[in-house]
Amino acid sequence: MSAQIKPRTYDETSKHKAGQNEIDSKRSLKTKSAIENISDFSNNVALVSSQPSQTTLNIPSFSPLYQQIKELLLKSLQQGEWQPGEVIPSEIELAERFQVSQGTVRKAIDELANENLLMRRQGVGTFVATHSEERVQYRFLKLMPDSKDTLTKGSSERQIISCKQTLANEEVAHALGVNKKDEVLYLRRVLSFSGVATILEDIWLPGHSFKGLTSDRLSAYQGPMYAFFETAFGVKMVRAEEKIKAILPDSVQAQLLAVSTSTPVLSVERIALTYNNNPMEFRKGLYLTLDCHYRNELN
Amino acid sequence: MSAQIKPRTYDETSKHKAGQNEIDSKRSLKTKSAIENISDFSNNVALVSSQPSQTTLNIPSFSPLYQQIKELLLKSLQQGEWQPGEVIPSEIELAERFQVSQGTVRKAIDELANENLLMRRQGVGTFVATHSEERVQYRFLKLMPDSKDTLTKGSSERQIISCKQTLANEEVAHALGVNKKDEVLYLRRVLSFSGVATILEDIWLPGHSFKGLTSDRLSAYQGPMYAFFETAFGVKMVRAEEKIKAILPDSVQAQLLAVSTSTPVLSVERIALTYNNNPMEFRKGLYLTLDCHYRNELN
DNA sequence: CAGTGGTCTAGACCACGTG
DNA sequence: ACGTGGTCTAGACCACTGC
Repeated sequence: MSAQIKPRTYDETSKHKAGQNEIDSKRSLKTKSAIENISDFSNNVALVSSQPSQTTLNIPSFSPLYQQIKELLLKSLQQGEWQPGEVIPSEIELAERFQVSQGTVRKAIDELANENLLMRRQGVGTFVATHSEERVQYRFLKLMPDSKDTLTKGSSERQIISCKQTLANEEVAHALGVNKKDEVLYLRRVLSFSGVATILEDIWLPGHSFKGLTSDRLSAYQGPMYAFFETAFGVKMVRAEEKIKAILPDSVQAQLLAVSTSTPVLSVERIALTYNNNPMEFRKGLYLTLDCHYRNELN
Repeated sequence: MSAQIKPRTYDETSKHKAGQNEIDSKRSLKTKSAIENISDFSNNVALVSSQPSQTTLNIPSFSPLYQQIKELLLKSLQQGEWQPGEVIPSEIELAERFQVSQGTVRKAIDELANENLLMRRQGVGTFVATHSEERVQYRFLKLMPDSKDTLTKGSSERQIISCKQTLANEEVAHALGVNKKDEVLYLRRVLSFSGVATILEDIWLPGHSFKGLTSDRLSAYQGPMYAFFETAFGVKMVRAEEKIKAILPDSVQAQLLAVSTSTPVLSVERIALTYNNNPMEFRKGLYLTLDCHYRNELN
């Protein structure tokens, strides 16, 4: 992460334009020479061995071109050059922009597509992933009815119980990577499916990124909450981590889920992250799993 | 799945040897000709449109070469040509064997490596994935201590409560894809970590694939159960699906986990699959989540 | 029909691990 | 020093989509 432009030792094919390379300035000046290669190699070794006491042992001695391209694409995504749902430039255009071959751009995009940051559509183009599309709605919701293969989203209801500004306690601050007593938004809601209250969620959001969030605005928005965050606050959730336990609800929680306090529920703690693994949401969910289950696939 | 050798319309580069291609016999005979291409194309269309009432709508009109290679590699894996932990032939050798370019073999292997069926090791070779390696042990166990980042495997204990042959009931038969009252092996065990009974598992295995499994043989084996299945029965688990609920244990289960019947636990139902999505294990686990949690990553 | 992503090849060279 | 996987390029062509 410290060096964005990393030394590499690949030869040039000499067909490249002589101008400065946006990716790796050293690269454009190489000529085919064993001596240069050797000196180059020792250069790499020196780079690595000059940081012997690093705690992180995964310092790559060099970064492949396509990884550098990937970082640049990532930066463009993060800076909002291309918005969720939009097309990004074609592979050929990007290849020209970065002065690399189409295949190299392709490999960078491949990885971003695998991480669900981009979506390819053959014959059309490559798009920035979004939580707004029907296809990927409820991407982070792994709850399934025991009977069917998907939640009946048609008959789903959302009820906002609470929505207010507050100060981060220790736990929330740690999860969101902010300071204790920093301003955060707190939100409590109940999701019902087919008329059955199934999910109770407490949600904390960093105040600085979600200024102006109100219960009304949230209620007015149809569609997934993460899609709302994208359009209203430019916050794009990229991945999430969950910790699951089995617990008994307290009396308030039980009442909101319309069960007794002796009905076990899933406790699902989630930290949702945007680009650069930046935490932007802390969520504590209670899932009623009488007629449904949390579905997971292990590879 | 019905047609292993699928028609394709790519031209030959004419540098290929004229002999029959192990992959796609039509391919080797192509010459650059618009007419042939057109007839080929209509051929593909005919293939698709001749099966109009198929329920599965994802019938590809053609299969890329690398996908065909992938299927062949998969077949070799399934038939045991290369055993778990062994090296497979180098990319160059495979390219020669299949009469395709190294890049095409590479793409096939890439996908298999992404699915954790193969493991690449730069400078060494490509290996068949195994559950025996330290690196990937407990690959399917997502339970983590609340405090640390990994289970302390050193202080883990396994206690086999029961191990006997029985007949599949409805539920087990459905999960394993066998007939009701078919012979199955039933196994109950408790896993303890740092002296705390944490996991209680009921396991069912299809009788025909696990003949000769005994409590003694299982106890004698050090290491993960799935590694034992590999070496003792040639059954390689490739992926698994889990359904998670929160429940209260019955009195027997509670006693085995040394908790009361009012302590909620995670119910984790798992179907483990070998090649071709063939179910080879049905497992009902109870996880005590007082000091640990089920960890999941959402992408 | 034009433009996009997808496949395939051939060849050159690099990084890495092992002997 | 050798062989393996990993990167990069250039070019040809195919499949798909939308105008």
